[in-house]
Amino acid sequence: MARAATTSDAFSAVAEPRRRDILAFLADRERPVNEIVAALQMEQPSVSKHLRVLREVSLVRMRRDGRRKLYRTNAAAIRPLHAWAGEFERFWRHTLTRVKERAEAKMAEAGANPRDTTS
Amino acid sequence: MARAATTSDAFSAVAEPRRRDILAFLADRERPVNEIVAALQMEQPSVSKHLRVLREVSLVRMRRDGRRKLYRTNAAAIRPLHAWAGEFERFWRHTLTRVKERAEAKMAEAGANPRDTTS
DNA sequence: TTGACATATTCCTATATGGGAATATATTGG
DNA sequence: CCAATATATTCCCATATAGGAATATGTCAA
Repeated sequence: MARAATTSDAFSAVAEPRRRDILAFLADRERPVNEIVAALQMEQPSVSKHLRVLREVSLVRMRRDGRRKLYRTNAAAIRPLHAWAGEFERFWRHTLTRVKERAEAKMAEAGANPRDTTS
Repeated sequence: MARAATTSDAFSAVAEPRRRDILAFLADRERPVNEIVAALQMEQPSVSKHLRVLREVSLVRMRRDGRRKLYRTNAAAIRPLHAWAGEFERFWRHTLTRVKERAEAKMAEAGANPRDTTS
């Protein structure tokens, strides 16, 4: 089987950089399609296609306004993604703690290079 | 052009559900490949392939241990993802505030037309 | 209705998978 | 070196794009 459909969930939908750009652009206010096209310098059909994907996973909502369609983010849909990533927070702390300890150990050694070769 | 390579960044890498499963399994401690295979009931080659992708975007680190290879998460790499999603937090608050306000407004109106074409 | 404006959809194609099967590589013990 | 164990890689293939081009659909104004 091939890759999971981008329309399957928020994770797949935001994997596409252009869609993250669109979400960021819509973050502060709702916008008509043509503004997205102009702001992000994308082809209109391309924007419409991305918006469709975003809509299918509920990352954006749309309402008509005359001939235009105003899109806005549905931030709540990003929540699962944020929550998932957040579960790793306590491991970051562990990591940061270790990094800090290593840094201090180096400081103690004197004149250490800040490069961290941890692969 | 086709979809972005899954090896391009953390966003693409975690778009695959199986890889999220692996990350979650590795979250609390490092593990050899065969444990991942057993725990997640995946084919060994499949696990190795997913681990390769995760490694290429630095989401996991690996060290040899005799014949085995122990993998562990590099939670710091998940940070950009978490940070990105986190930028929407304040909009969630706005959204939640607006929802609350609308709800209260409706309460006040009492039995208003429930039609909300918002989609 | 007609024309203009705003979006959406369809068609086509190159590309990047992800899974299965088979095989290669690496490491340890005898 | 040989066998056994542990992982990684290669090959093949069905599939799902994402972008470009052309076209369809929808809405408003005169």
